[in-house]
Amino acid sequence: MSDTVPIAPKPDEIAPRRAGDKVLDAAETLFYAQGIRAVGVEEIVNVAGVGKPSLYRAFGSKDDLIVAVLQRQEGGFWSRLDEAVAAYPGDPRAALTAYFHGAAERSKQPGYRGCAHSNAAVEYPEESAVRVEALGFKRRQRERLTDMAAAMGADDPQALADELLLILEGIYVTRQVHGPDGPAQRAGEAAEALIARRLGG
Amino acid sequence: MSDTVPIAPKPDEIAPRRAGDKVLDAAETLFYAQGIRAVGVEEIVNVAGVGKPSLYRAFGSKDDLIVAVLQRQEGGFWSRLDEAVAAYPGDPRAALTAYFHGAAERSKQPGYRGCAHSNAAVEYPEESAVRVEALGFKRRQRERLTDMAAAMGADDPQALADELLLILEGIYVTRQVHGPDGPAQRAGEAAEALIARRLGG
DNA sequence: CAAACAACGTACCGATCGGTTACATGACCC
DNA sequence: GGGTCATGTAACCGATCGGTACGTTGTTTG
Repeated sequence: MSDTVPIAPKPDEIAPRRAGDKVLDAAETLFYAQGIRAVGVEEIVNVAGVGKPSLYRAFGSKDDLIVAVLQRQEGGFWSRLDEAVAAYPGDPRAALTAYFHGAAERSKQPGYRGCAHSNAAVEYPEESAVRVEALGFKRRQRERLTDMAAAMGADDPQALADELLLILEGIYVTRQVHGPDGPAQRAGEAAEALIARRLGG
Repeated sequence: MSDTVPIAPKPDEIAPRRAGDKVLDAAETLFYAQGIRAVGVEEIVNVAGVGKPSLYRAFGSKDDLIVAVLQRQEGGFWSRLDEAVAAYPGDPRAALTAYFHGAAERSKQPGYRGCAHSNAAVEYPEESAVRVEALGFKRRQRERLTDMAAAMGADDPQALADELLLILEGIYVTRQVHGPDGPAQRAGEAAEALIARRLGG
Protein backbone atom coordinates (compact mmCIF):
# COMPACT_ATOMS: atom_id res chain seq x y z
CA MET A 1 0.00 0.00 0.00
CA SER A 2 1.36 3.38 0.88
CA ASP A 3 -1.05 5.08 -1.45
CA THR A 4 -4.41 3.40 -1.10
CA VAL A 5 -6.97 4.15 1.53
CA PRO A 6 -7.01 1.44 4.18
CA ILE A 7 -10.05 -0.80 4.05
CA ALA A 8 -12.20 -0.65 7.14
CA PRO A 9 -11.19 -3.22 9.74
CA LYS A 10 -13.47 -6.17 9.18
CA PRO A 11 -15.55 -7.49 12.07
CA ASP A 12 -13.57 -10.02 14.04
CA GLU A 13 -16.46 -12.39 14.45
CA ILE A 14 -15.23 -14.82 11.84
CA ALA A 15 -11.57 -14.86 12.77
CA PRO A 16 -11.16 -13.63 16.37
CA ARG A 17 -8.13 -11.43 15.83
CA ARG A 18 -5.69 -10.57 18.53
CA ALA A 19 -5.71 -7.18 20.26
CA GLY A 20 -2.47 -6.20 18.50
CA ASP A 21 -4.03 -6.80 15.10
CA LYS A 22 -7.00 -4.63 15.95
CA VAL A 23 -4.62 -1.91 17.09
CA LEU A 24 -2.70 -2.14 13.83
CA ASP A 25 -5.90 -1.88 11.81
CA ALA A 26 -7.19 1.08 13.76
CA ALA A 27 -3.84 2.86 13.70
CA GLU A 28 -3.50 2.41 9.95
CA THR A 29 -6.93 3.87 9.31
CA LEU A 30 -6.57 6.76 11.76
CA PHE A 31 -3.01 7.69 10.82
CA TYR A 32 -3.81 7.72 7.14
CA ALA A 33 -6.98 9.76 7.52
CA GLN A 34 -5.93 12.28 10.16
CA GLY A 35 -2.16 12.27 10.15
CA ILE A 36 0.15 10.53 12.58
CA ARG A 37 0.84 13.29 15.07
CA ALA A 38 -2.83 14.24 15.16
CA VAL A 39 -3.83 10.82 16.47
CA GLY A 40 -3.29 9.90 20.12
CA VAL A 41 -2.88 6.40 21.43
CA GLU A 42 -6.10 6.83 23.38
CA GLU A 43 -8.08 7.27 20.19
CA ILE A 44 -6.38 4.28 18.60
CA VAL A 45 -7.25 1.89 21.40
CA ASN A 46 -10.79 3.25 21.55
CA VAL A 47 -11.37 2.62 17.86
CA ALA A 48 -9.66 -0.75 18.14
CA GLY A 49 -11.87 -1.59 21.10
CA VAL A 50 -8.96 -2.74 23.26
CA GLY A 51 -7.15 -1.51 26.32
CA LYS A 52 -4.14 0.74 26.18
CA PRO A 53 -1.72 -1.85 27.60
CA SER A 54 -2.56 -4.12 24.67
CA LEU A 55 -1.06 -1.53 22.38
CA TYR A 56 2.13 -1.29 24.42
CA ARG A 57 2.43 -5.05 24.90
CA ALA A 58 2.24 -5.56 21.15
CA PHE A 59 4.33 -2.63 19.97
CA GLY A 60 6.26 -1.14 22.86
CA SER A 61 5.74 2.47 21.91
CA LYS A 62 3.76 4.70 19.61
CA ASP A 63 6.83 5.10 17.42
CA ASP A 64 7.16 1.35 17.05
CA LEU A 65 3.48 1.13 16.16
CA ILE A 66 3.94 3.79 13.49
CA VAL A 67 6.84 1.82 12.04
CA ALA A 68 4.76 -1.36 12.04
CA VAL A 69 1.95 0.43 10.21
CA LEU A 70 4.38 1.76 7.60
CA GLN A 71 5.87 -1.69 7.10
CA ARG A 72 2.47 -3.20 6.51
CA GLN A 73 1.57 -0.43 4.10
CA GLU A 74 4.75 -0.89 2.11
CA GLY A 75 3.56 -4.34 1.11
CA GLY A 76 0.57 -2.84 -0.61
CA PHE A 77 2.75 -0.78 -2.91
CA TRP A 78 4.77 -3.75 -4.03
CA SER A 79 1.61 -5.77 -4.56
CA ARG A 80 0.14 -3.21 -6.89
CA LEU A 81 3.37 -2.69 -8.77
CA ASP A 82 3.94 -6.43 -9.13
CA GLU A 83 0.38 -6.74 -10.33
CA ALA A 84 1.03 -4.27 -13.12
CA VAL A 85 4.26 -6.03 -14.01
CA ALA A 86 2.54 -9.40 -14.11
CA ALA A 87 -0.15 -8.00 -16.38
CA TYR A 88 2.44 -7.16 -19.05
CA PRO A 89 5.02 -9.95 -19.03
CA GLY A 90 8.27 -8.92 -20.65
CA ASP A 91 7.02 -5.39 -21.24
CA PRO A 92 8.15 -3.19 -18.34
CA ARG A 93 7.27 -0.07 -20.28
CA ALA A 94 3.65 -1.09 -20.62
CA ALA A 95 3.62 -2.19 -17.00
CA LEU A 96 4.92 1.10 -15.72
CA THR A 97 2.60 3.08 -17.95
CA ALA A 98 -0.31 1.05 -16.65
CA TYR A 99 0.87 1.59 -13.11
CA PHE A 100 0.86 5.36 -13.49
CA HIS A 101 -2.56 5.39 -15.09
CA GLY A 102 -3.75 3.17 -12.25
CA ALA A 103 -2.20 5.43 -9.63
CA ALA A 104 -3.94 8.45 -11.14
CA GLU A 105 -7.19 6.53 -11.09
CA ARG A 106 -6.75 5.39 -7.51
CA SER A 107 -6.11 8.96 -6.41
CA LYS A 108 -9.71 9.78 -7.21
CA GLN A 109 -11.17 7.57 -4.52
CA PRO A 110 -12.60 9.35 -1.48
CA GLY A 111 -10.29 9.38 1.49
CA TYR A 112 -7.22 9.12 -0.70
CA ARG A 113 -4.40 10.97 0.95
CA GLY A 114 -1.32 10.05 -1.04
CA CYS A 115 1.62 7.98 0.12
CA ALA A 116 1.67 7.23 3.83
CA HIS A 117 5.47 7.13 3.81
CA SER A 118 5.84 10.51 2.14
CA ASN A 119 3.32 11.97 4.54
CA ALA A 120 5.19 10.45 7.46
CA ALA A 121 8.46 11.94 6.23
CA VAL A 122 6.78 15.35 6.13
CA GLU A 123 5.40 14.91 9.63
CA TYR A 124 8.74 13.66 10.97
CA PRO A 125 11.45 15.85 9.42
CA GLU A 126 13.91 15.17 12.21
CA GLU A 127 15.86 11.97 12.65
CA SER A 128 13.70 9.23 14.15
CA ALA A 129 12.73 5.61 13.67
CA VAL A 130 9.66 6.74 11.76
CA ARG A 131 11.69 8.81 9.33
CA VAL A 132 14.22 6.02 8.84
CA GLU A 133 11.43 3.63 7.93
CA ALA A 134 9.76 6.11 5.58
CA LEU A 135 12.97 7.04 3.80
CA GLY A 136 13.98 3.40 3.57
CA PHE A 137 10.87 2.61 1.59
CA LYS A 138 11.40 5.63 -0.63
CA ARG A 139 14.90 4.45 -1.43
CA ARG A 140 13.67 0.96 -2.31
CA GLN A 141 10.94 2.50 -4.42
CA ARG A 142 13.49 4.54 -6.33
CA GLU A 143 15.74 1.54 -6.85
CA ARG A 144 12.88 -0.52 -8.19
CA LEU A 145 11.86 2.20 -10.63
CA THR A 146 15.44 2.54 -11.76
CA ASP A 147 15.64 -1.20 -12.38
CA MET A 148 12.48 -1.05 -14.44
CA ALA A 149 13.79 1.91 -16.42
CA ALA A 150 16.90 -0.10 -17.15
CA ALA A 151 14.79 -3.07 -18.20
CA MET A 152 12.96 -0.79 -20.59
CA GLY A 153 16.26 -0.05 -22.26
CA ALA A 154 16.64 3.55 -21.13
CA ASP A 155 20.03 5.08 -21.84
CA ASP A 156 19.95 6.74 -18.43
CA PRO A 157 17.72 4.62 -16.21
CA GLN A 158 18.31 6.77 -13.14
CA ALA A 159 17.24 9.89 -15.01
CA LEU A 160 14.05 8.33 -16.29
CA ALA A 161 13.23 6.83 -12.92
CA ASP A 162 13.76 10.17 -11.21
CA GLU A 163 11.54 11.98 -13.69
CA LEU A 164 8.83 9.42 -13.05
CA LEU A 165 9.31 9.81 -9.32
CA LEU A 166 8.61 13.51 -9.66
CA ILE A 167 5.30 12.60 -11.28
CA LEU A 168 4.56 9.93 -8.70
CA GLU A 169 5.12 12.17 -5.70
CA GLY A 170 3.26 14.83 -7.62
CA ILE A 171 0.21 12.60 -7.73
CA TYR A 172 0.41 12.01 -4.00
CA VAL A 173 0.56 15.66 -3.01
CA THR A 174 -1.50 17.37 -5.69
CA ARG A 175 -4.38 15.08 -4.87
CA GLN A 176 -4.26 16.32 -1.31
CA VAL A 177 -4.04 20.00 -2.12
CA HIS A 178 -6.06 20.20 -5.34
CA GLY A 179 -8.59 17.43 -4.89
CA PRO A 180 -9.58 14.45 -7.03
CA ASP A 181 -10.00 16.45 -10.23
CA GLY A 182 -6.64 18.16 -9.96
CA PRO A 183 -3.27 17.70 -11.67
CA ALA A 184 -3.06 14.06 -10.60
CA GLN A 185 -5.37 13.16 -13.46
CA ARG A 186 -2.66 14.22 -15.93
CA ALA A 187 -0.10 11.90 -14.43
CA GLY A 188 -0.61 8.98 -16.79
CA GLU A 189 -0.19 11.09 -19.86
CA ALA A 190 2.76 12.99 -18.42
CA ALA A 191 4.52 9.77 -17.46
CA GLU A 192 4.00 8.39 -20.95
CA ALA A 193 5.48 11.53 -22.45
CA LEU A 194 8.57 11.39 -20.27
CA ILE A 195 9.05 7.70 -21.03
CA ALA A 196 8.60 8.24 -24.75
CA ARG A 197 11.11 11.05 -24.75
CA ARG A 198 13.84 8.81 -23.33
CA LEU A 199 12.89 5.64 -25.18
CA GLY A 200 11.43 6.84 -28.45
CA GLY A 201 8.08 5.77 -29.75
CA MET B 1 8.31 31.95 -0.02
CA SER B 2 6.65 28.65 0.60
CA ASP B 3 9.67 26.80 -0.67
CA THR B 4 12.77 28.55 0.57
CA VAL B 5 14.35 28.05 3.91
CA PRO B 6 13.59 30.98 6.20
CA ILE B 7 16.56 33.21 6.82
CA ALA B 8 17.59 33.33 10.44
CA PRO B 9 15.86 36.11 12.35
CA LYS B 10 18.21 39.04 12.16
CA PRO B 11 19.31 40.72 15.37
CA ASP B 12 16.83 43.35 16.33
CA GLU B 13 19.46 45.82 17.43
CA ILE B 14 19.21 47.97 14.33
CA ALA B 15 15.45 48.05 13.98
CA PRO B 16 13.87 47.22 17.37
CA ARG B 17 11.12 44.97 16.14
CA ARG B 18 7.91 44.34 17.95
CA ALA B 19 7.39 41.18 19.99
CA GLY B 20 4.83 39.94 17.45
CA ASP B 21 7.41 40.18 14.67
CA LYS B 22 9.93 38.17 16.66
CA VAL B 23 7.27 35.54 17.27
CA LEU B 24 6.48 35.39 13.56
CA ASP B 25 10.16 34.99 12.68
CA ALA B 26 10.70 32.26 15.24
CA ALA B 27 7.52 30.43 14.29
CA GLU B 28 8.40 30.51 10.59
CA THR B 29 11.84 29.05 11.22
CA LEU B 30 10.67 26.41 13.68
CA PHE B 31 7.57 25.34 11.76
CA TYR B 32 9.51 24.98 8.55
CA ALA B 33 12.36 23.04 10.09
CA GLN B 34 10.48 20.75 12.48
CA GLY B 35 6.90 20.69 11.26
CA ILE B 36 3.99 22.63 12.69
CA ARG B 37 2.50 20.08 15.05
CA ALA B 38 5.94 19.22 16.40
CA VAL B 39 6.52 22.76 17.65
CA GLY B 40 4.88 23.99 20.85
CA VAL B 41 4.13 27.61 21.66
CA GLU B 42 6.55 27.42 24.54
CA GLU B 43 9.43 26.72 22.18
CA ILE B 44 8.36 29.52 19.88
CA VAL B 45 8.36 32.18 22.57
CA ASN B 46 11.66 30.90 23.94
CA VAL B 47 13.35 31.18 20.55
CA ALA B 48 11.70 34.54 19.95
CA GLY B 49 12.89 35.73 23.34
CA VAL B 50 9.48 37.02 24.31
CA GLY B 51 6.82 36.11 26.82
CA LYS B 52 3.96 33.81 26.05
CA PRO B 53 1.30 36.52 26.42
CA SER B 54 3.00 38.46 23.63
CA LEU B 55 2.25 35.59 21.26
CA TYR B 56 -1.39 35.53 22.25
CA ARG B 57 -1.74 39.31 22.28
CA ALA B 58 -0.44 39.44 18.72
CA PHE B 59 -2.09 36.35 17.22
CA GLY B 60 -4.86 35.11 19.48
CA SER B 61 -4.12 31.43 19.03
CA LYS B 62 -1.55 29.02 17.65
CA ASP B 63 -3.79 28.39 14.66
CA ASP B 64 -3.93 32.09 13.86
CA LEU B 65 -0.16 32.26 14.15
CA ILE B 66 0.20 29.37 11.73
CA VAL B 67 -2.06 31.14 9.26
CA ALA B 68 -0.05 34.34 9.62
CA VAL B 69 3.17 32.44 8.94
CA LEU B 70 1.69 30.83 5.84
CA GLN B 71 0.48 34.20 4.58
CA ARG B 72 3.91 35.72 4.96
CA GLN B 73 5.50 32.74 3.23
CA GLU B 74 3.13 32.99 0.29
CA GLY B 75 4.62 36.36 -0.58
CA GLY B 76 7.99 34.74 -1.11
CA PHE B 77 6.64 32.45 -3.79
CA TRP B 78 5.11 35.30 -5.77
CA SER B 79 8.31 37.30 -5.43
CA ARG B 80 10.42 34.57 -6.93
CA LEU B 81 7.95 33.83 -9.69
CA ASP B 82 7.58 37.52 -10.55
CA GLU B 83 11.33 37.77 -10.56
CA ALA B 84 11.59 35.05 -13.18
CA VAL B 85 8.83 36.68 -15.21
CA ALA B 86 10.56 40.03 -15.06
CA ALA B 87 13.80 38.48 -16.21
CA TYR B 88 12.19 37.38 -19.50
CA PRO B 89 9.78 40.13 -20.54
CA GLY B 90 7.20 38.91 -23.00
CA ASP B 91 8.53 35.36 -22.86
CA PRO B 92 6.49 33.42 -20.28
CA ARG B 93 7.90 30.16 -21.54
CA ALA B 94 11.46 31.19 -20.80
CA ALA B 95 10.35 32.61 -17.49
CA LEU B 96 8.65 29.41 -16.40
CA THR B 97 11.53 27.28 -17.58
CA ALA B 98 13.90 29.45 -15.62
CA TYR B 99 11.65 29.22 -12.60
CA PHE B 100 11.72 25.44 -12.62
CA HIS B 101 15.46 25.31 -13.03
CA GLY B 102 15.71 27.78 -10.17
CA ALA B 103 13.39 25.73 -8.00
CA ALA B 104 15.47 22.62 -8.60
CA GLU B 105 18.57 24.60 -7.70
CA ARG B 106 17.02 26.04 -4.54
CA SER B 107 16.01 22.59 -3.41
CA LYS B 108 19.67 21.74 -2.92
CA GLN B 109 20.23 24.20 -0.11
CA PRO B 110 20.57 22.73 3.38
CA GLY B 111 17.43 22.92 5.44
CA TYR B 112 15.22 22.94 2.37
CA ARG B 113 12.00 21.19 3.20
CA GLY B 114 9.73 21.89 0.27
CA CYS B 115 6.62 24.02 0.22
CA ALA B 116 5.39 25.10 3.63
CA HIS B 117 1.80 25.14 2.39
CA SER B 118 1.94 21.61 0.99
CA ASN B 119 3.53 20.41 4.20
CA ALA B 120 0.85 22.16 6.23
CA ALA B 121 -1.88 20.51 4.15
CA VAL B 122 -0.31 17.14 4.89
CA GLU B 123 -0.12 17.91 8.60
CA TYR B 124 -3.69 19.21 8.69
CA PRO B 125 -5.79 16.86 6.54
CA GLU B 126 -9.00 17.74 8.33
CA GLU B 127 -10.94 20.94 7.85
CA SER B 128 -9.34 23.83 9.71
CA ALA B 129 -8.21 27.41 9.23
CA VAL B 130 -4.71 26.17 8.53
CA ARG B 131 -5.88 23.86 5.78
CA VAL B 132 -8.09 26.55 4.25
CA GLU B 133 -5.12 28.89 4.06
CA ALA B 134 -2.81 26.25 2.61
CA LEU B 135 -5.31 25.11 0.00
CA GLY B 136 -6.13 28.70 -0.89
CA PHE B 137 -2.55 29.36 -1.85
CA LYS B 138 -2.37 26.14 -3.83
CA ARG B 139 -5.41 27.20 -5.81
CA ARG B 140 -3.93 30.62 -6.56
CA GLN B 141 -0.68 28.93 -7.54
CA ARG B 142 -2.50 26.69 -9.97
CA GLU B 143 -4.44 29.61 -11.45
CA ARG B 144 -1.27 31.58 -12.01
CA LEU B 145 0.44 28.66 -13.72
CA THR B 146 -2.61 28.18 -15.91
CA ASP B 147 -2.54 31.85 -16.88
CA MET B 148 1.10 31.57 -17.79
CA ALA B 149 0.47 28.44 -19.82
CA ALA B 150 -2.23 30.33 -21.69
CA ALA B 151 0.15 33.22 -22.27
CA MET B 152 2.62 30.75 -23.74
CA GLY B 153 0.01 29.83 -26.28
CA ALA B 154 -0.76 26.34 -25.04
CA ASP B 155 -3.77 24.69 -26.65
CA ASP B 156 -4.82 23.34 -23.26
CA PRO B 157 -3.37 25.70 -20.64
CA GLN B 158 -4.92 23.81 -17.75
CA ALA B 159 -3.37 20.55 -18.90
CA LEU B 160 0.08 22.05 -19.22
CA ALA B 161 -0.20 23.85 -15.90
CA ASP B 162 -1.28 20.65 -14.17
CA GLU B 163 1.58 18.67 -15.64
CA LEU B 164 3.97 21.31 -14.40
CA LEU B 165 2.32 21.25 -10.99
CA LEU B 166 3.05 17.53 -10.78
CA ILE B 167 6.71 18.34 -11.32
CA LEU B 168 6.63 21.24 -8.88
CA GLU B 169 5.10 19.28 -6.02
CA GLY B 170 7.43 16.47 -7.02
CA ILE B 171 10.39 18.74 -6.34
CA TYR B 172 9.02 19.65 -2.93
CA VAL B 173 8.51 16.11 -1.73
CA THR B 174 11.28 14.19 -3.45
CA ARG B 175 13.80 16.58 -1.95
CA GLN B 176 12.52 15.66 1.48
CA VAL B 177 12.51 11.92 0.96
CA HIS B 178 15.45 11.47 -1.42
CA GLY B 179 17.76 14.30 -0.41
CA PRO B 180 19.40 17.12 -2.36
CA ASP B 181 20.81 14.84 -5.08
CA GLY B 182 17.52 13.12 -5.76
CA PRO B 183 14.89 13.37 -8.48
CA ALA B 184 14.39 17.08 -7.86
CA GLN B 185 17.50 17.76 -9.91
CA ARG B 186 15.72 16.44 -13.01
CA ALA B 187 12.83 18.86 -12.62
CA GLY B 188 14.11 21.57 -14.94
CA GLU B 189 14.67 19.18 -17.79
CA ALA B 190 11.38 17.38 -17.20
CA ALA B 191 9.46 20.65 -17.14
CA GLU B 192 11.09 21.71 -20.39
CA ALA B 193 10.13 18.44 -22.00
CA LEU B 194 6.51 18.72 -20.94
CA ILE B 195 6.34 22.31 -22.15
CA ALA B 196 7.95 21.46 -25.47
CA ARG B 197 5.52 18.61 -26.02
CA ARG B 198 2.54 20.91 -25.77
CA LEU B 199 4.07 23.92 -27.48
CA GLY B 200 6.49 22.44 -29.94
CA GLY B 201 10.06 23.53 -30.12
C1' DC C 1 -10.00 -29.83 40.11
C1' DA C 2 -6.43 -26.71 40.59
C1' DA C 3 -2.20 -24.52 39.46
C1' DA C 4 -0.12 -21.98 35.84
C1' DC C 5 -0.09 -19.03 32.15
C1' DA C 6 -1.36 -15.90 28.61
C1' DA C 7 -4.21 -12.10 27.28
C1' DC C 8 -6.54 -8.40 28.62
C1' DG C 9 -8.89 -3.84 30.67
C1' DT C 10 -9.31 -0.24 34.65
C1' DA C 11 -7.23 3.27 36.67
C1' DC C 12 -3.60 5.89 37.19
C1' DC C 13 1.20 8.34 36.39
C1' DG C 14 4.13 12.55 35.32
C1' DA C 15 4.86 15.56 31.49
C1' DT C 16 3.44 18.57 28.18
C1' DC C 17 -0.08 20.65 25.39
C1' DG C 18 -2.45 25.32 24.11
C1' DG C 19 -4.06 29.14 26.58
C1' DT C 20 -4.84 32.57 30.66
C1' DT C 21 -4.24 35.53 34.69
C1' DA C 22 -2.11 39.05 37.54
C1' DC C 23 1.40 41.97 37.95
C1' DA C 24 5.86 44.37 37.53
C1' DT C 25 8.78 47.07 34.36
C1' DG C 26 10.28 50.28 31.23
C1' DA C 27 9.90 53.57 27.23
C1' DC C 28 7.50 57.31 25.55
C1' DC C 29 4.60 61.54 25.55
C1' DC C 30 2.53 65.56 27.38
C1' DG D 1 5.77 63.91 37.04
C1' DG D 2 1.65 61.29 35.59
C1' DG D 3 -0.42 58.57 32.26
C1' DT D 4 -0.35 55.38 28.55
C1' DC D 5 1.11 51.59 26.03
C1' DA D 6 3.78 47.58 25.03
C1' DT D 7 6.15 44.31 27.06
C1' DG D 8 8.25 40.31 30.14
C1' DT D 9 7.79 37.19 34.39
C1' DA D 10 5.79 33.71 36.61
C1' DA D 11 2.36 31.04 38.17
C1' DC D 12 -1.42 28.61 36.84
C1' DC D 13 -5.51 26.24 34.21
C1' DG D 14 -7.93 22.00 32.26
C1' DA D 15 -7.04 18.78 28.72
C1' DT D 16 -4.42 15.58 26.57
C1' DC D 17 -0.06 13.44 25.70
C1' DG D 18 2.64 8.77 25.80
C1' DG D 19 3.29 5.18 29.06
C1' DT D 20 2.55 1.81 33.29
C1' DA D 21 1.19 -0.83 37.81
C1' DC D 22 -1.87 -3.99 38.81
C1' DG D 23 -5.81 -6.88 39.03
C1' DT D 24 -9.11 -9.79 36.37
C1' DT D 25 -10.47 -13.06 33.07
C1' DG D 26 -10.20 -17.22 30.32
C1' DT D 27 -7.76 -20.99 28.65
C1' DT D 28 -4.51 -24.52 28.97
C1' DT D 29 -2.16 -28.27 31.44
C1' DG D 30 -1.04 -31.44 35.07
